[in-house]
Amino acid sequence: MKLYDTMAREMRELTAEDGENFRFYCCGPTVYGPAHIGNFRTFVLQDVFRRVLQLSGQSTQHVRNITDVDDKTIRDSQAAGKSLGEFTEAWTAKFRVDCDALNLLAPHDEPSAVEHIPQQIALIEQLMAKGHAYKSDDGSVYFKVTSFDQYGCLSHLDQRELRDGAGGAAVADDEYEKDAVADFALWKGRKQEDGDNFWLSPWGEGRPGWHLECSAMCKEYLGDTFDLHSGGVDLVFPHHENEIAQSEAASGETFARHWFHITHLMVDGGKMSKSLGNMYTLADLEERGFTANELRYVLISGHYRHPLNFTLQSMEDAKKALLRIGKAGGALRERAGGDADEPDQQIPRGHDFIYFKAAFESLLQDLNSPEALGRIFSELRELKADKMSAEDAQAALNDLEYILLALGLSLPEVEEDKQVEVPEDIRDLAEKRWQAKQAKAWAQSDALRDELLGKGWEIKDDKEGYQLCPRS
RNA sequence: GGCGAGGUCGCCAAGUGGUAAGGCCAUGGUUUGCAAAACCAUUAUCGCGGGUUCGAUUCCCGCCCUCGCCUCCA
Repeated sequence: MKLYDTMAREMRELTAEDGENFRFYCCGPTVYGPAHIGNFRTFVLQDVFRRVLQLSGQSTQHVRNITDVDDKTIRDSQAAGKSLGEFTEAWTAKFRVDCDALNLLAPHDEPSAVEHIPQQIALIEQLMAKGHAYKSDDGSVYFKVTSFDQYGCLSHLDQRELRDGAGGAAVADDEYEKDAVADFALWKGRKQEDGDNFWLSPWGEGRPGWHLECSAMCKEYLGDTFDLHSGGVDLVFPHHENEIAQSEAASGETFARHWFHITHLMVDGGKMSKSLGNMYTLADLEERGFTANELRYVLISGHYRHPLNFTLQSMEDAKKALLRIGKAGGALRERAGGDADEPDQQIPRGHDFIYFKAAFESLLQDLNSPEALGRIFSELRELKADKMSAEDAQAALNDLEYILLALGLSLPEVEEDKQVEVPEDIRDLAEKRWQAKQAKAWAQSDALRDELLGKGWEIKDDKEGYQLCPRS
């Protein structure tokens, strides 16, 4: 599988350092509220990445952390009148529910930051010992950026600019004392507003800095060097830059061998933000009658390195597109005769595609999910289910299920599977209309159909009978 | 100001040095008592101006516009 590497700025073939297991780390959510669809774009793409890697024959170890101690979690837990743990556990649970709905494979390890404070302290001690960190008067510990020559190698920012501090404005807000503006906190000395949220360290009471948790947990679960590190583009700087500095300065080894960054989701052509009221969560979309599967389709309908413009219209489009795949799959299933096996949601290690091979190849080439979708539709149209042998139809159906498994999409329920509650009076009207139709009393039949439509129910006839469904 | 992404059919969105996937919508057709559904078909010369080339949407230069990041936002 080939994937663009942010550090090298070019496409790279992915390899497992140990030749067996591809080990990778994804920066997880900060659990202080519900994750929004922008967060999920990143997690969904990482999930597709893992699925494709596994289907290509590679075994994986996927680590994704939970950030449950930082400024925001502390601030909001206090505002909610809850302990930090109580607060973050609730949001972590909610996050997992959303992940399940979105069909995200659970990471092999999902470490929490507060449960790895000792590891973080140990890392700081190493950095202190090597002269990469210093303690300030207020009990905080900072990383000395000038002590690490490669600082800035990931984000390719101009060295001088980094040392001077780019914006300038943010400097004034910093309440901690440090030598240089670019230096960042490894440990934050205890402050009044932190309340009960402090831990003991060799430098006094306080709490770990944000960047540090990932470095410490990467080391704990994946060692000094691992195969790939991933997150949203906004993490390139400073978060990932700082992780590299901390980890490599401490270990002297290459930190991550490959960097995979997912570009932001836009909403209605602009940044998603609370103030603009265009920040959607999965729950928001479900309230509007959309499913997580549809959201997943939308999130993979654009290439991960391009901004993707989310609109509610795109959710509508996704619903229709998915339905089409479902119907085409249904036709294959019918031709194959009888029910196919339930698709196994375990991702097998390796799969040979006969059908939909082109689509899978799009995924192997820099995770081109939109092209893969295009190729699925093209192939679906070329396959004439009614002209295939039952055997071929079965094989095509089988591979269709595998390519959807790679994308993590579920075949949508086709109409007849849906159990819709139909009120008595509607049922009666529909029955009367059917009788009229059978009697070829077209005028009466059509009038009844219009009446039903007026009451919000649509009738769809087929050869044997009719179906009632709520008007969409 | 620095770094980066992007401007492709009404909307969304791929791709390529040799005249542009796919989805939604629209239109026409087959089918249907009429619809619905399904199926088939049709719809773009790729922001603007130069350059390189036999040939550029794809490479180079300039310009315009949009968007993101620039110290704790996926």
